[in-house]
Formats: sequence, C-alpha cells, structure tokens
Amino acid sequence: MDHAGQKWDTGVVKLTAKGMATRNRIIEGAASHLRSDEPGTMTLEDVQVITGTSRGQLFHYFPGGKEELLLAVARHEADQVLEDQQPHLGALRSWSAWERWRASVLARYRVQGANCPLGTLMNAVGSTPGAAEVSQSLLARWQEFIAAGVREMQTSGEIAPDLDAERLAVALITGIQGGVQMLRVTGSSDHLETTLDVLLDHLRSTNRAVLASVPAIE
Amino acid sequence: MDHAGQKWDTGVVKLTAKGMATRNRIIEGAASHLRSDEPGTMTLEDVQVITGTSRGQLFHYFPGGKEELLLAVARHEADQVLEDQQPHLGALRSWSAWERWRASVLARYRVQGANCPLGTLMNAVGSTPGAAEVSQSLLARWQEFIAAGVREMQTSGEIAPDLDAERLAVALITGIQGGVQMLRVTGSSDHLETTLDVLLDHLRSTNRAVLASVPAIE
DNA sequence: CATTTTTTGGACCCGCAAGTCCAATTCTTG
DNA sequence: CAAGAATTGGACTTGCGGGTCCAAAAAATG
Repeated sequence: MDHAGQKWDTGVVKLTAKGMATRNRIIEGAASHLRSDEPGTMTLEDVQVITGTSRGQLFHYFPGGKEELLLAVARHEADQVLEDQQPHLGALRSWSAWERWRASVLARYRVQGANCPLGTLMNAVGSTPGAAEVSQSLLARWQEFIAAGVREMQTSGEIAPDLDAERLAVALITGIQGGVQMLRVTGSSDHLETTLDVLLDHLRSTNRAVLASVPAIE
Repeated sequence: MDHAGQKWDTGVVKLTAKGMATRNRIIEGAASHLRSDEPGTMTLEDVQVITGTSRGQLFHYFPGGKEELLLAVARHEADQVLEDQQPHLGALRSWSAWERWRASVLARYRVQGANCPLGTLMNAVGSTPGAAEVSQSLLARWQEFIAAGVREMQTSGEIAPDLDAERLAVALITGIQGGVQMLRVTGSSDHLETTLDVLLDHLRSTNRAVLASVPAIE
C-alpha cells in the first residue's frame, strides 16, 4: 500500500518542460471555466475543449482522474485567494494598512461575483480528505496572517493588549466566509462589507478606552 | 405565496389524504437521507428505497422531477431552521433571551455536525431561481427576527439607540452563515461559537457608554 | 353499482460523462 | 542516428441515473 499520506503525489513520475506547460494549461483552463456562466457543470470534455487537449493527456497528467484534477485546481485557487490580498494581508501594521486590506478583500470578491470558484470546487469534489485538507490549509494560513496583524497592532499599542488575537482572527475569517456565502446567494457584497466593517469597528473600539480618540472610518 | 410564473405550483392538481401522506413521506425521507453519511449523492432510487415508493409516485407527486423534489425538501428544511430557534428567536427582549437564543443556535448546529442539509441541497439544485428564492427567503426572515430583537432592546434602553439595527442583524446572520460554513469544513463549531460571542459582546459593549452616563435606570 | 379519478408499480429508454486502451508522434539522450 | 521515454490523439466501453410510459389497483363520486 502506498500510505505516503497522499493518494497521488505529483501526479506523474517524470515531467519535461513541455509536459509541465501542458499540465499548467489544463489547470488554468479548468480554473477559467469556474468563472464562466455555468461553473457547476464542469465535464472533462469541457476542459478538453478549453485547453485544447486530448483525453489521453488529461489522464496522463492526472492519473487520479477528475478528482485529482479538481484538487489541483483547488490548490491553485486557494493560493490565489491569499495572493489577491497581498501585500496588505502580510503587513497589517497600521489602521491604514487594515483599511487597504479591507478594500482588497472587497474588490476581490466584488469581481468574483456570485460564483465562487473554490466553493464550486469544494462541493464538486465532495467531502474527501483531500478537499478538507485544501480548505483547512487555506483558512489556517489566512487566520494566521490576521492574528499576526492583530498582535502587531497590540505591540504598537493600537489595539488593547488584553484582547485575544486568535479569537478576533477567527471572527474575521468566519465573517468573511459568511459574507462570501451571502454573496453567492444574493449576488451582493453588502453583507460582506457590513460584517467586515462591524468587526473592524469592534477592533478599533476596543482601543477607545486606551487611547483618547480614534479616527473613525466611513 | 405561489406567484404566477412558478414552474410548478403545488406539484399536483388534486391530492387525497392518502396522496398527501405519500408526498410528505417522500419529502421527509429525502430529508432524512441528507443527514446520512453520504448526503452528496442522493439519487432518486435512494429516495425510493428509503421511502418505499415507486418511480411512478415520485414523478406523480413531483412532476418537475428531481429539481422540484429537492426544492420542496429545501423549503421544508428552511422552515425547520427557524423553528429550531423558536421560541427564543421570536422574543429577543432581554439579554437572557439572547443568551437562550445563542444556546439554541449552537445546539442545533452541533447536532447537525459537518453535513448541512440545506447546504447540500443548495449546491445539488445549483443556481436556479427557485433555489435562490428559498435561501433568500430564509435569510430575510431570519434577519428580520434579529433586527426586531435589536430594536426591542433599544426601546427598552438596553442597546444604544443610535445603532443601526439592520446593520447588526446583517453581521449576525453573516457570522452565523460563516460559522456554519466553517463547521462544514472543519467539523468543529468553535468558529461559530466564537464569532457569535464576539458579535454579541459587541452588542453589549455598545451599551456601556450609555450605562456609564445614565446609570441604573432598569 | 358503474364510472371516473387518483394512486401505485416497475420495466424500459436514453444520454451523459468518467475512465480505458492503444497506437501514433514527438522529445530526450547516449 | 537509434533506442527508449514522454507526450498526444481519439475511439471505445461502461455504469449510472433521470425521465418516460403504460397498465393495474385502489379510492372517490353520484
């Protein structure tokens, strides 16, 4: 048994530069289909047409079939989520930095609109261990960035030091997830924006007792 | 209720008592399958086996086929979500009532665990107008209950009157949705609990300034 | 009763989409 | 260049699952 933990490692034993290019083309083609009108129905033939590949190639580069392909796309998309928030997410050292981060999150999801690529992927691939791993990894990294930001604000005295940074990071991540969910359902980013603002206001307000006054957003 | 322009009205022209019973049996059987181990793969034959019905009956009571059946189940589940929070959700008139409500929400979702019936349904039925209608109706009713609670607390002076009740209701609904999402992904209700508590703390804290300046009115 | 309507059973059809197979071609490498 | 390895193309198989059809049984109707 190959209990190396993973079902398929890199997918293929050996890859030339050309092969690598094809593999990436497949992943990005599939990803682009998730942003089309009908992302729910992504068939392997769809991927073939978009990427101009043959059936043989699909299974050559993703021996695990559709599930392996979807997971690869999911990893790609998950990394994209964090990248779209950089460099702001990695440098939450001032209120204006938080503000820029907030704007980047809103912008990203406004562009994305009602169909969430990662969400589509996750329910397409179902509840396999691989899927859970991708989600949890993304959320953990995301949460850690935010918690680090809160801690930095605490050391610089802009957030009350007795607050639990992890706790606030959890609430922010959860609020964003909820906001994205609402975006999927209603098509509007209002819920996301409001929730984000309520939580950020909360962050700032914890500071009012410490500092004399705090400039409000809005 | 049923506007003209619906694809299927009540599903069937005429229903005897026996017919009604069968129809309900089908809906509840399907609903019960959503709580089983493998809710993602609900085939019509699964429903037949669970409910002891024939193929003819399924299409007799749900002429629109699988989609109509799933939407009927979704409506059933959506109503259940609100009912599970009653009577607390409808009477958010004191902090202890809010506390009881919080407990009922957490209890409900802890029991539900990682597989969310409504979530499964919504991505099974895809992004049809009917699906959106069910979700949005649930969320709107839910949000209105909470906003009403906030307003009642404002009139009784336990929440600062200058706050926007709708805004806070939006944040709470969104936070809950996010928490449920995290529950689906991680299997733990910690995110839901934390986010709910952060937001409720926020609600309570808005009151401190008022209480400090106008102490103990009761 | 007789008749009409509703309810039930289940065989059958059909299309879709994942996955297999193998041969042809193009690259790498000694 | 020749041998081996990687890449590519596409026809074919297969199973699953939604939907159709029709006829038999049961129930309402008058």
